[in-house]
Amino acid sequence: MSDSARLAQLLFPHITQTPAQLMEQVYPPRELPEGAVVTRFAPSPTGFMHIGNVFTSLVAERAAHLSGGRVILRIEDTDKKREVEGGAELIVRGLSDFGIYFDEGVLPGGEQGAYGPYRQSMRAELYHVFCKDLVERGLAYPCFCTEDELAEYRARQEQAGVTPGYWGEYAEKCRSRSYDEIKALVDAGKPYVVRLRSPGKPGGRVKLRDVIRGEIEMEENFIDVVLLKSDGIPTYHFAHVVDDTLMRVTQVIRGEEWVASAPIHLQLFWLCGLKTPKYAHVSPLMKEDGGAKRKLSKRKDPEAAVSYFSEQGYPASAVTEYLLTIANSGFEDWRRQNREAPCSEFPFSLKKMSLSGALFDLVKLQSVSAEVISRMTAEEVCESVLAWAKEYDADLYARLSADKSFAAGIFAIDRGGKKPRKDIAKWSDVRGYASYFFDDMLTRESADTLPDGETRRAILQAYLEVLDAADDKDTWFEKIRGLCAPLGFCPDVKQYKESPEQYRGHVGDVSAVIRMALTGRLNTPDLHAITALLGQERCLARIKDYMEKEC
RNA sequence: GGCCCGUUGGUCAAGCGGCUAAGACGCCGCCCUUUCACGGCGGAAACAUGGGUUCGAUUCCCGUACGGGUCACCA
Repeated sequence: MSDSARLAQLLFPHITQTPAQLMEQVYPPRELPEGAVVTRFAPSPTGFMHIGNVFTSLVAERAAHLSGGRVILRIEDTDKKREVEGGAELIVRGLSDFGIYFDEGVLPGGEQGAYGPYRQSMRAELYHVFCKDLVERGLAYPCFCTEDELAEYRARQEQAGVTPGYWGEYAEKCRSRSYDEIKALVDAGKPYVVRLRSPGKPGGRVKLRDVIRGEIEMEENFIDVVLLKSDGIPTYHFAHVVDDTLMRVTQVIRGEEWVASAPIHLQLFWLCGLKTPKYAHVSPLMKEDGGAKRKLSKRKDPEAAVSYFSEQGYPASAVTEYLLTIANSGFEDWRRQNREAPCSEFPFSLKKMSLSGALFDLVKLQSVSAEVISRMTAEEVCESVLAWAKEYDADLYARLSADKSFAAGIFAIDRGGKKPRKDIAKWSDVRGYASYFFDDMLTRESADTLPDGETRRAILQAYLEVLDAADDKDTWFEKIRGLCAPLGFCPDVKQYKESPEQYRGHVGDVSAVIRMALTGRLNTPDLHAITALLGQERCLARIKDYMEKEC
């Protein structure tokens, strides 16, 4: 038995399987149609859901499903220091709230799929199988260096101006230990990590063919990176190689921050004798900050957290739709041509993704969201508002649910037709949008564009005599027009424009006064509908109140 | 600092050797309109920079500047 075989046995006495056995017997190739792609989203359960997570997972989901393949949700919980209780559930639920559905992995209903377990903390043995193989072949070794020693090396390397890390002469100490030496250390209970014995050389080159970014040439890895931490749990690098191999992932879609470590991954695949998946590195979402661009930051930017969007009440579909416009610029054109089609029909393409990080633009999101909401039916809007308010605005919820048909009436105004309004971009806008429907929330904004008090009084006095909230729209309109002539206003805007000097104003000015009396605003949806919804008594009361206080 | 990547209007972006350099958001104006919207039309607004290559560069190459990423027993 060779030294390395004895070493492998010493380090992993409990492992009996080989990588090949695992791959043939436990995790065989998937049976999928030609061209189908398997992707995955692999977050770490830190208890914080970044909007960038939604973006990357959306991209992975689209790429897989458009090809007829599958997406996996895997939890990367190999760092207990960062892990937060319930963090995984938060992500799983968050993603499903955004309508991003996974085929297997950690799903809302629990784990599902034949290639699990899907939490890395449950996969220790699998990593050990591959690691043992590497040790056996002399490609990995235990390292007993302490943090202090490592820090010292780093200091020396920095001083010398050479690449920091465990390599070359700095790696000699543990690289060259004999079996007996190691055995003594292990028996003495000394903690160790397992490191890769990298065959790379400084100056060596590797090429990465990235689906989004094209060919990238980089320096090859020559660092003896850690494969297994001292607690026996793998680092990201090693877990990535083992998991994506075993789960039969064909395309690794991940953040751009991983490009730099791709040489490590490529080398690991190669040394393990495995086929490398395709890589697609997605650019991060950026934020404008004092004229400069930077990554959206969880600390500085409230909109980095997905909770921000639910709190504000952006429909999840609006957020994903906006994200899609960032992902593929062709989306907007497609949307204009396919107003009602579900996003899933959009021919998303990884290749068309932008290389530079896009600024996350809340103003644009508002516009997209207003568009999305304008396409909803009154019932959908009403339900969504209610669901949102129940969680985030108890007062509004109480008001709306106290009289559901009244609430439904509010959202039915100017909605559902060919020209829906777009003045609700998020559910938190609703309180401001609908406040005047409630007597105790009615306030009147100041308006110096209205006729003088005396005129306003005359208009309202006349309107009071004919007002009937039950009128149909044409009758209502004719009554408004009827108010005009006796008071010196023109009942027809076109006519007014021909000779404005003959009038004190036009029918629009008259209705502005009525609108102000009824709603306290200059800007509201269809006045007739509002009048009807408010009802005779309330309309009369509001007009009288206005005449008393403001005329 | 080393290694990668990027740079078209305020923002997202088409473009892939020859164009008056699309479109969307935002902004401004006009039209439509009972108000408010919606919609329509129009406007201001861009190829970071210096060298090449070429008959011709936004497009190809090199340098510079600026921006981003990364250099852990974190992912």
